[in-house]
Amino acid sequence: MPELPEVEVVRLGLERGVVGREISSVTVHHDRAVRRHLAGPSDFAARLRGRTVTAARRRGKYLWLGLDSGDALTGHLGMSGQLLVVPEDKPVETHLRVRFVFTDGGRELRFVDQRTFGGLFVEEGGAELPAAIRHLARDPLDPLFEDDRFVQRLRAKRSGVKRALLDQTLVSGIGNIYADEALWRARLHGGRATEDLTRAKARELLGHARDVLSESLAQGGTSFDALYVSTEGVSGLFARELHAYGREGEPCDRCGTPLRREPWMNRSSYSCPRCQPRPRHPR
DNA sequence: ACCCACCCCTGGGCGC
DNA sequence: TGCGCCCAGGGGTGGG
Repeated sequence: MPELPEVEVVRLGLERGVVGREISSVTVHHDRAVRRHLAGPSDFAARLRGRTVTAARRRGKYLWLGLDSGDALTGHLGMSGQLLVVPEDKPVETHLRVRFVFTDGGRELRFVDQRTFGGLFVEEGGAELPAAIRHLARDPLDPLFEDDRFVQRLRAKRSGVKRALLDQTLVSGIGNIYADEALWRARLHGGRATEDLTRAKARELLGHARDVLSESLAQGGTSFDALYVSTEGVSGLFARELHAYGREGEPCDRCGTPLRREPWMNRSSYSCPRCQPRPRHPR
């Protein structure tokens, strides 16, 4: 569920909560949480012990902490991951996966993840940009994101518009919620063919995606339940400002037509039947 | 090079 | 009350 705004809220919390601090010990409670670290959990912990966190960075939905060793502690929250900065005497969470203690004796960092789709790993020399996420495009809130290149690559695809928005190598940070919201704002059905969009329409869609991401970030992100929270355990407020996602049967905020839900790639898409007519041959 | 199906996982909600 | 099914879904991987 965490998409760009939710991950950025977590990054800001890490910047305030752990940058500049030295890690004294790391305990892995669930091996699956250290998934892409080939050398295993004990090596993972050893590479972090004694290291000072120098930066908290993000690209799309990936986060990483730069370390004074030049390595990067990289992670993805998956569906249900949380990075919490909490007092060390706080009772342990049911789904605690990894625990980071600091030499200053202050609040500790906990990776909590119910569904275990998330994971952490240490990449040697990855502090600037981990190689494992170099294939990701920049996200629409990145000052170096190239709008023209996005428009060009989108229109060169032979795919559906929603598929394209979720393609993290084209534009990163957008998931199912914000894709549906951007499409609603652009009055486009997600099954529209990418190559049929005009340059102007593609540019407009990108603008809506950027708007919805930054508006959500300003509200602390979208939370439907306790599964997405900031490092302080606080839920975001943007769910009440969604126009499409999760609103099947409710009236469209533009035209009043009841919104529909369509099965799509083993999940759901929400849209307005009137503002976002289905194309003859959906992609 | 690109596209897509498959698989990983848990718990809340709901029907019977 | 309890069981079993469905749903939430991002991304890596491998096949076409």
